[in-house]
Amino acid sequence: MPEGPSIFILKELITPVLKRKKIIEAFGNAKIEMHKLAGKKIDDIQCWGKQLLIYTKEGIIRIHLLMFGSYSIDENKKPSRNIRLGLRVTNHVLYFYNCSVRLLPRDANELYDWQADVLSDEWDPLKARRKLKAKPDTLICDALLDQQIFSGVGNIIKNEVLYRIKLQPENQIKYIPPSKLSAVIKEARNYSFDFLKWKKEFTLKKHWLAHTKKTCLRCNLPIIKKYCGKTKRRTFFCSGCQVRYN
DNA sequence: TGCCATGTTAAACT
DNA sequence: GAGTTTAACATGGC
Repeated sequence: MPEGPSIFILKELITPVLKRKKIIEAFGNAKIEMHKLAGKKIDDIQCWGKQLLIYTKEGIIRIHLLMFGSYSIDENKKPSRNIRLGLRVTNHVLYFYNCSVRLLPRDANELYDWQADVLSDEWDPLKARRKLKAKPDTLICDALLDQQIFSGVGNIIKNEVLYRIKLQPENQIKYIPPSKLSAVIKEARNYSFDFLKWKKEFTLKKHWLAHTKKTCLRCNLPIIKKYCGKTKRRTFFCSGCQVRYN
């Protein structure tokens, strides 16, 4: 579920449900001060990478679905699962499950670098490049998962981006030619929008070219599965066409 | 059926 | 104190 584009979809879904509505009741087992939220108006809903941000005068409700988080809008009956956070507004109720919930001070908004969000209008590829250059020894597979550089990019996007641009995941940034580094940055955003489109169509998985695949469609050689980098996440790459420079 | 995973944090180590 | 490893979360898909 939860790479950046999935949270973007979540934001789009709940904005008409919640925006400018008063919270009638906030409940659930999240360790936040629920009573502070009742009666407060929801001013806006945003997402930054994989985080969903619900703005109220009292503070920002920050929800991160982590690996297994889920949500429902206007679920028919009271669910058997534990509700981490429930928000009731006029005519609607929203449930979040198995996620991280925090109530941040309103000025926490200033901590978010919107230019790092690959789906944001404010995305700044030159800034991403500067951040990459500052970490010359980092492997590109780790850098793509760095939310301070590519907020919203997750493991699937990482694998697909590197496959598309034919770059081996274990290249250190300092050995990657400038044009290839530009391609990483460009494709991180570009593929994220493809992910968003396919996720909306429920066709994401069928468009995977490297992630969980066994054979490269370009050169018919085996796709390697390896737990790469400091992040040790599942990495799929073609043993033939994805170039290693160092 | 059992294993594994689209993620992050914090505690427990060295 | 630094960097690294582990545990925790807890569900659905294959």
